[in-house]
This record gives sequence, structure tokens and C-alpha cells, in this order.
Amino acid sequence: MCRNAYMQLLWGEFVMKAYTEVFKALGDPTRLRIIHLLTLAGKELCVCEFVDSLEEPQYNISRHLKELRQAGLLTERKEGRWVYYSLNKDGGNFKDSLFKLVRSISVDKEDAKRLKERLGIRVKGECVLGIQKSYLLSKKGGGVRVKKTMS
Amino acid sequence: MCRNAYMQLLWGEFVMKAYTEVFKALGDPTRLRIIHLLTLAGKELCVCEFVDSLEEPQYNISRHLKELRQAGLLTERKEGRWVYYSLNKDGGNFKDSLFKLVRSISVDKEDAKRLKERLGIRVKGECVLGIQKSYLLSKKGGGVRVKKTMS
DNA sequence: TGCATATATGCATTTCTACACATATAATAT
DNA sequence: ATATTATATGTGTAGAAATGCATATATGCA
Repeated sequence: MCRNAYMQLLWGEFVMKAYTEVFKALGDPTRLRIIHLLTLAGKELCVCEFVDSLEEPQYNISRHLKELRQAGLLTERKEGRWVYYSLNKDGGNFKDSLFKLVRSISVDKEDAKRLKERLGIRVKGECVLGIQKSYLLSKKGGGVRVKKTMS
Repeated sequence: MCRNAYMQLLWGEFVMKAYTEVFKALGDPTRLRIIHLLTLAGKELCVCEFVDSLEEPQYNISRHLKELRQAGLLTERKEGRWVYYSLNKDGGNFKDSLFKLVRSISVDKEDAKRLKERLGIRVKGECVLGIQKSYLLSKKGGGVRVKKTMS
């Protein structure tokens, strides 16, 4: 892998950056709650389930999920209109230990409580309903969908 | 500790913020290298030893050390003009696991190599010489000290 | 007392980050 | 086909963070 000193330097910086990105990704309340929720759930979760559980606007959840995926912490699986995210444990022991660590964090249990409720409306283990708390579709609009047809 | 639901909410947010700050603190290359170096060293290190080992300007090291201390990851001990920093393991298993995790990171070993050299000039286990790489005192100046007396 | 040295910090600048609004994209349902 | 729905993203903005310079603070020493 590393042919010479220069390559080692580059490789070292590359690896260091990867680890830095992981910690940076966890250094935000919403993203930490996302990972924490996934470690508690023990299974993949759908975007709308994150939204209803964490009570954050849909566009925020989507963006944070993307960052976590880019940091290598999540994988996504598309199923029709639904997108499920799960913990990405590829690549050695590091992430496994990290996820155990995040799981051990003792925060208030409201997120988990709301997730449990939300998971209750799955059918055959699959997500079949979108965001239930319509005020989370956007922040101001209260769930109003803008029509495409105009004038 | 938590008398009612409102207190629990506040407490939960407080704790979540504390964990977030920890991860955020590690989400910077220099700070991650500082913690990594400390986990490898297994003992307290002096500011000038960080500077020579990580080859970052003194003012940057000072600032990053401060942030790590404010995040609860470091403690400092003053000994005359010298200030030693060590890992702060207070407060349950979380930080212990975290430090083990950081220790397990495999990055290039230049930092550790330079630290080993630098520790060679300690006397009776104590730091007795300041920054050896004078170009790290500031970035541009090359170690020039400005006189106080003027005009 | 005055200078040297180890560390910390005020300030300005630039870059990043998170958020909110609106809207796009893609798949489903009618 | 067209409307609906689940998710993603372009854009503007405000606040945070990293950096570099200069200098302050504090301790030790001559």
C-alpha cells in the first residue's frame, strides 16, 4: 500500500482526515441523535421515521443523513419512494466500537419513545406512511404543499 | 437530579450538548492528533512538547488545548512556567472507552516518533527546555521575539 | 529590578456550518 | 396522464470556527 515515505505521508493524512470527518459528523446534536437512535433501534430506519422521532424538519434530516453517509457512517437503501438508512459497519473494528460508544450515551429517552410509537405503524416491518407530524415537512408552512400549476 | 419532565428535558439537552462538544472537539486534525499523542504517551505532556511533536505553531496548539480542556477531555497542571496537559478520565466509562478508541486509530507515526525524540531531553521526567523548532513560535517570524522597549 | 522565556489571547480575516425557504426529483396512485 | 407523496437540494444568510499576526501575561533568573 505504502511504497515510500511520501506515500506514507499522503496515506497518513488521508486516514487522519477520514477519522476527523467521522468525529466531526458526530459533533452535531441532530446527527448524534440520528446515530444514537439507530444504535438503539438495531435496524434500518426510514427518513420519515427519523423526522417524526427527532421532530426536526424534513430538509434538515435529509441533509444530516447525507453528511453521515459521506462520513462513512451510514448506508442507504432505496425501496420505491422510501429510503432506509442503517449503520455502516464496514472497515474494521473502529466503527463497531464507535457505535457501541454512542449507544452507551445516556440522553433523555424522548427520541426512542417517539420512534417506538412511530414503528408501531409499520406494516410487515416496512414503512408505509410518510411524515405524520405535518409541521415537520417544512418549518413555516405547516405542511402546505405548493402546487406546480401556476397563474 | 431530575424533579419533573421539564427538568428532564433540560438535563437531556445539557447532556446531549456535552457529548456533542466532545465529538466536535475531536473533529479537527490537530486536536485529534493531540489526544492521540496523549493516549500513546501514557503520561502528561508539556505545551512545548506538543508543538515540537505535531509541528504546529505555538498559538494554535495553545488554542486547541484550551478547546479540548473546555470540552472536558483534558486537565492542565501548571509547574512554574510550564503547563502540562493530560487526559481527563473523570466521569464514568465514556471517556475511557473514547480514549481507547482514539488510541486504536492507525495514522502515520511521525508524531509519535518526534515525541519520542523530544521526550529524550526531559530531565528527571520533567520538561526543562521550551520549543526547539523555533519557526513554530510563530508562523512567519521564524522565532523572532519582539522587544518590549520601543522608540 | 529588568530581561528572558513559556504560554495565552485580542483582533482581523477568511472559511465553514447550520438553517430556513422554496422548489426539484423520482416514484406511486388515481 | 396527472396529481400526490417521499425525499433531496439550490440559494441566501447568519453565526461559528480556524488561522495568522502581534502582543499580553506570568514565572524564573541574573
